[in-house]
Amino acid sequence: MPRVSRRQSELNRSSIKAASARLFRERGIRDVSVADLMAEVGLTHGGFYGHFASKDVLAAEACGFAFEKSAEHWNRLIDTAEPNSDSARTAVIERYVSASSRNNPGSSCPAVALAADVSREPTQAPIRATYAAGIESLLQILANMDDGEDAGKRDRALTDLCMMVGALSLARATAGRRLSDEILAAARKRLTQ
Amino acid sequence: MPRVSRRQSELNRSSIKAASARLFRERGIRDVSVADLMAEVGLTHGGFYGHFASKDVLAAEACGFAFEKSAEHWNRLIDTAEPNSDSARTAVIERYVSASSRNNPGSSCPAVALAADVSREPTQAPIRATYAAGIESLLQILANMDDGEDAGKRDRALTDLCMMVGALSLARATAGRRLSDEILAAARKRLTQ
DNA sequence: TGTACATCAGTGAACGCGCGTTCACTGATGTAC
DNA sequence: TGTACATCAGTGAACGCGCGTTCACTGATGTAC
Repeated sequence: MPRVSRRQSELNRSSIKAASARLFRERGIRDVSVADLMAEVGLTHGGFYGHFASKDVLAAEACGFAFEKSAEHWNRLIDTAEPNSDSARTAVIERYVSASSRNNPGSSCPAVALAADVSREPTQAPIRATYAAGIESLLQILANMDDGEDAGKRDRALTDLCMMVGALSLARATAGRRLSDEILAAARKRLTQ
Repeated sequence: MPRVSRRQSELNRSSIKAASARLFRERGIRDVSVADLMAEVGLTHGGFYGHFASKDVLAAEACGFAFEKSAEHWNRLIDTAEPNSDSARTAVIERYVSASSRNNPGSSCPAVALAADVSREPTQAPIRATYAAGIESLLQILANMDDGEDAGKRDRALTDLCMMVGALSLARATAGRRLSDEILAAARKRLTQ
């Protein structure tokens, strides 16, 4: 039943983006076809190009969307935490470096889930700029939760994020083994000690 | 010119494995075809199945091979370093968390380059066991370089590896920007301070 | 408010292409005498 | 050491399949009167 309303068409575009943000994180960009994506939102593949110029263009938009949602999620945790920076930081880290995050890549941090895909894109690919901007937004949030002196805030945010990303990345690749939980526990302890 | 000598055939098998260990790290397993691999060593695609039962089987072997080479590389750095654990550890970290490692995924740590590919394999896939064993071998080397008390060695090895892997992973995804170098510098400083 | 018609969101067949894997074949290697 | 032949490493066409993208078409939506 072609020709839906303009409003519905906008909703469809949003649904495609949201579905791709989830599926790309779960399976990797290359392993999700345009047909898969469209089927996910109840449409057929041909209509895709009415919404996006190409799969690459969608990938960049989906990456940005995933980082936005991640930042919103962090900010929600921070708002809910006890009103001091340290417990907010702990809340974010314990949520990030967890079995739940490991087991649900589709709704967790794109910095981890898309790192390899983005690394293999050419330097000028739009998704690279979106990814880097997303990393900066997370670093900003981390730096804002830091009670230490200004001089070291940037470096602490950088190294915290490295530890968080490394832990989640390794925990996923070793999932199903004791080692995976060990990695998460050690990183969590080190980050919040 | 078919039917090469038995010795040559063994050399060909080794070459295929070595080429795939490099190409899989550079481009990802799915983005290197069997034909690509065989062409890389000067053969045609049909002969592949005389050496390996499937591409998946090769991927697992190549993963193991890459971890072996990585561990050998670490041990060589350790042997060359000043005869104390701390400078050996610094040598390994400075080599690992470097622009050179970032720019040469094909010859650097498979823990980073293959993490996403392995994460997306089913739990029973052979490459998962190989990957986990490779991680353990690197953790062992890190723990052996630790001068602290035994109790914390395992945890320090785990968190060091998380930081190293996270830094290299993020540096690759942000390559070409100032942020990428900033990530490497901050992680290197934190790990060796 | 009701009618006539232009617009255009979505459909599904088709495009050229590359994939992993199989298989009949070739001819140099390896072996039995 | 020399000959006859069996073996089997590598070749390249072919398999069925799925990919990203295009495009003629459909029919409900949106609009002009």
